[in-house]
Order: sequence, then structure tokens, then C-alpha cells
Amino acid sequence: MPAASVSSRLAASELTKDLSFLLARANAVSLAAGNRALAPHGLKARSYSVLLLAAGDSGPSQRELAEFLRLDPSQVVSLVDDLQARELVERRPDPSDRRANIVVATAKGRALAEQARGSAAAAEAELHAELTVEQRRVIGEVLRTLAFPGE
Amino acid sequence: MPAASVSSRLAASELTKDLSFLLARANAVSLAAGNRALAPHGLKARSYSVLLLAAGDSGPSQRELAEFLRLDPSQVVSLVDDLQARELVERRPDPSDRRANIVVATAKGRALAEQARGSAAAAEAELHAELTVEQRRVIGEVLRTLAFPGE
DNA sequence: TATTGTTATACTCTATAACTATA
DNA sequence: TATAGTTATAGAGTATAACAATA
Repeated sequence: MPAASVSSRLAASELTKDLSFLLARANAVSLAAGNRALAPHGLKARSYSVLLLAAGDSGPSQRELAEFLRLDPSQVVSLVDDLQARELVERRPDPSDRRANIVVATAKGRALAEQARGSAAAAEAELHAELTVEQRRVIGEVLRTLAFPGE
Repeated sequence: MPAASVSSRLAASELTKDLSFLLARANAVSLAAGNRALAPHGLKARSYSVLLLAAGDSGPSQRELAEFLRLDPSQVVSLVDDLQARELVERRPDPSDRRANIVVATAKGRALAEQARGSAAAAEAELHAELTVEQRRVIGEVLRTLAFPGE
């Protein structure tokens, strides 16, 4: 991983006003911290997201996971393969469509998801420590709008 | 690229409240739109960022580019190699440190940077069309804080 | 015909280590 | 000794096409 951020002469650059750049850099910082927090649980951001969705009560198909996480269906295959090999999730045939697999967490998977959620939340709290309550509220709204455009 | 986002049963998931997830997804949307807008100029988000910094008046070294963009120095090498082969930037020896290369845009590079900036700004404006003025102001502040923690 | 999951493959991105030239 | 740039390489992530089973 590259060195930690430094205050730099480049901070005066026009890029600092580019929201897409700031979004990319903020995400890189957040992703690195998240992966660090999840590593002790044997998870990364991707596998954590799949596990969390599988541990919820929505009963997502692999296709739905791919769309929601903006992954290719083939990437979901290997993520689920890995989680299934570790007995954290199961593939269940969808009774209403025999082509589809419903991905559901096992008891072991739900327990791990709960632990990992604690670690992820702690890491996020640390990153957001400098933000005001108002800033947190607005950023939630805005990111939801940007993350799911047209909805 | 995966399918466009869909409104989904999964929107009720706890992940929708996870700012790190929303940040990652918003970035994926933004990056895809940015790369699409930059493609006609033969650029991607990465090379565009390097070109823009080289076109400014900071005169960044490769090391500074790596830190600011959170890239490994070896990644900067190939980005600059590519831009240099296209005569968009030059490597100039730093007079005060003969180990370092200062990366500066050529006239051709500055012209392309200006064009690309227009395309990128248009794409960003479209993505942010739904945001209020107040939301834009706050997101700028917040993303700067998250992108450059501790500064 | 179209879609879900799968496999295979190629390509890009990321991370690491080692080397050189300078400091 | 340490740092800037470079090279090489391996690993992770991404994108595409093709196939079987099912709709």
C-alpha cells in the first residue's frame, strides 16, 4: 500500500475541487481502513458485503447480489464459492425459479457477520470522528443519491 | 460492466446505511461515468489526474504524484511513460535533487487537459443534477476531510 | 428467445521486492 | 543509510464470451 496521505504542495491543485477525485480518494482511504478492520475475520469489503446481505432476511439471488454490489455475476460466483467453502453461506434453490440460487448465511455466517459488523463500524467511526452530526446526515443522503442514481 | 443499478428488494438491507458501502458504490458509479467521458480523449481517471497535476503550476515529482493520488510509485512510472510517449508530458530533472523527476505537461498536454476537463465536468454535472446547492457544498467539505484525513 | 449461474480467459490494477543513482 | 525512480513479478480485481439448465 502507498504511504499515508501527506499535506502537500499539490493540495492547491484544481483536483482538490473535483468531487469525483475526492470521492475516489475518500473511498480508497475508507476501503483500506475497512479491509484492515475486516482482515482478522478473514473478510474483505466484497465478501463482507455478500455475507451481510446473505445474513439479512431478503434472501438474495446471485443475480441480485451482482446488481446491488455492481459486480459481474461471475465475480459473485467466486465470492459465494469462497464463503460457502468456509460454511458461512449456503446456496438454496429458488422454489419459484429453478435457475436461481438464493444465498443465505449459516448460523456460523450470521455470527461472523455480527462480529465483523462491529469491527467495520468501529473503523468507520474512527474515520468519521472529525465530522459533525449535520455533516454525517447530509453525506448519508447524498451518497445514497449518488450510489443509486435515478431511484 | 455490470448492469445499471436497479431498485431492488435489497435496498432495505443494512448495507444501505453503511456509509463505506455507499461511498464505494457512489465511487463506482462516478468512476464509470468519468472513464466514459474521458475515453474520447484517450484518458482514464488515473491518467487524467496525472495530466491535470502536470498541467498545473505545482511541478510535481513522481513521488508527490504517488502520494497525492495514493498510487504506488511504480504505477506512476507507467502512467507517466504512457503520457510521455504521447507527448503530453515531459520528465524534467529537479535542479535541487537529481534523483527526482518533475513532471510537466507540454503545450499539447495542457490543451488536452483543458478539453478533458470540460468533458469530465459535464459528466459530473449530470451525476450531481439531483443535488441541491447546499448538498454540494457539504459533500465537498466532507469528502475533503475523508480524502485527506488528519489535515 | 431470454435469463441464471458457471467456466474460461484476458486484461487491468495493486502490491512487493530488488536494483541504480543520487542524497 | 535513506530516498527517487525503475523494473519485474505475482496477486487481486474487472470484463467478455460461451455454455448448460431453465424460463
